[in-house]
Amino acid sequence: MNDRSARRLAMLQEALASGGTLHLRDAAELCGVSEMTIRRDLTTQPSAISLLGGRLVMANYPGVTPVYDLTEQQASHYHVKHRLCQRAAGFIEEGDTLFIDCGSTLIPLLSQLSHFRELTVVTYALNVANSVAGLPNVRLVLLGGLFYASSQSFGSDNMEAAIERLGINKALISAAGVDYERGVSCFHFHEVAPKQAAIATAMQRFLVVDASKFGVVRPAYFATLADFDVVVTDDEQAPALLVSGSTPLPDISLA
Amino acid sequence: MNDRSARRLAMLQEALASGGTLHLRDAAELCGVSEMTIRRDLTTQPSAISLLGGRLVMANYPGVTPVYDLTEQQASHYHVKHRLCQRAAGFIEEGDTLFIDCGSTLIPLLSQLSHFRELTVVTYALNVANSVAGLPNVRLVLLGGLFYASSQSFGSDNMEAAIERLGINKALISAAGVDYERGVSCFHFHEVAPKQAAIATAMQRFLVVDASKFGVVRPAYFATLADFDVVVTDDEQAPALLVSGSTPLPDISLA
DNA sequence: CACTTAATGTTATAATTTTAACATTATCGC
DNA sequence: GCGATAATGTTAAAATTATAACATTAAGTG
Repeated sequence: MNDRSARRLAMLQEALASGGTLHLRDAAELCGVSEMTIRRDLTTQPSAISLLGGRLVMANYPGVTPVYDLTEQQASHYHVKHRLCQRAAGFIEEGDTLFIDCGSTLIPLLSQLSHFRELTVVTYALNVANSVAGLPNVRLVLLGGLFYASSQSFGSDNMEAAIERLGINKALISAAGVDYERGVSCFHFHEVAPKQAAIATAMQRFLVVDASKFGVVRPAYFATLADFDVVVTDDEQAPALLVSGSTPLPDISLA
Repeated sequence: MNDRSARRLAMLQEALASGGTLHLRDAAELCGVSEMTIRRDLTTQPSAISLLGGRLVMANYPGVTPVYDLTEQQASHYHVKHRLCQRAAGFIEEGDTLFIDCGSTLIPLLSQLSHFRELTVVTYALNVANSVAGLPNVRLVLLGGLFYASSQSFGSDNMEAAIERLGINKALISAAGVDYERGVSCFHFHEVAPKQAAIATAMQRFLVVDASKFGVVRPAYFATLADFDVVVTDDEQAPALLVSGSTPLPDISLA
């Protein structure tokens, strides 16, 4: 509501931009006002900074996500994807070159990569890259291009070629929809090329999808179920339904 | 030190992966142990999670940076780079296609990009991409490749070609060393190609360096001072020293 | 310049978090 | 199964942070 208040906030935002935390005490001294004023600056108006136990922290990168409290329920919702990824991780071997698809499904997998001595991760997703960038045992290859915020991923016209150069061992693919007759689909068309290229070059292909994706159809088809070697899922009905087909169908790994 | 402890940490890391915070109380319930145990999990071993005023937060993306406390001094140290970037931002115009170099110098610039209606940012640095990925008015092009953690940037053998395709308007380049006789240098050799390509294709070239970089020589030379149109710096002696040469030299923009 | 209002500072109190010491329960090897 | 050790739980005291109410200072207006 105040000109000076806004300037103080900008000042603090600078200080925090590199990702540390600033004690309320120091923030007050830095701005030359009392702690109470900083407190009010932070509560009066919406800002990218939150106060957590006396320390100022930047509401999470990149700039938008506010620091909110997860409830126990919300947190436990990750268990499904976590279980899925635990199962998927069982297929990973020392020294593998993995293609990791975009989306939120495979994110839990990445925290399990630190147990290996040496791996290579190939991805076209920013969130995947971020989750892996800190691991010293993982060689990260990010396929760049134009950024699509909705899927946190990149797209470019030569991504197919780039992927085919890479000697990918195992492709871990996620999807927004899996239909037994029509095939596997996702939301965005720019995801089709990298997914297909990865499926084409990888030696083993894994489709990782939770139960909610079955019977769902999304705008962009990119594969049939027969393109995969293994489907990792928590849908107990999936195995029964899959048997019906006559073409060579993937194994089901139930998490 | 403990198998279960590690599993709990992984579990919590999952829950926090999307960027919220989790109250110690909820974390304890989620894991089915007491708050004290979670406390110990977090203090006994190094982890990406820190406890801030009773709430668990992910130590900042990407993965490595621990949540540390900035002192007042450290925080005010950002003012130098902030001033530099404020000056540099003055050269940016609506609709520009900017090449943003890797390193920490240009990061403060990115928070000033939200004032424009429409911009394109080209970069080969993960931290730059992260800072820009949330801005709805910025089109982001990330040049991918193999990730180099030390500089948070990517390198690949066809980066030159990729850059030259892009129609970059203004190149904002940072450096680790600037020597009046020997030229401009950085630490890592993989940075040379993208920097040179950007300098070659851009219509305007800006070198953004604080005073501490002058007179310093680093392993990899990538340009001479004459390659730049403008040098943005806070070194008051820079202008005087630059006049000495006879070749066409850049303007100095003093912040 | 007095008056009004907004902004900031101060203080005391309430709520919460942290720490430390000790009690209890599990785990492992023999 | 028993003893030793590690892991976890419980409790109370100490430290810190949050809140609210009121005092003070600064800014804006007729």
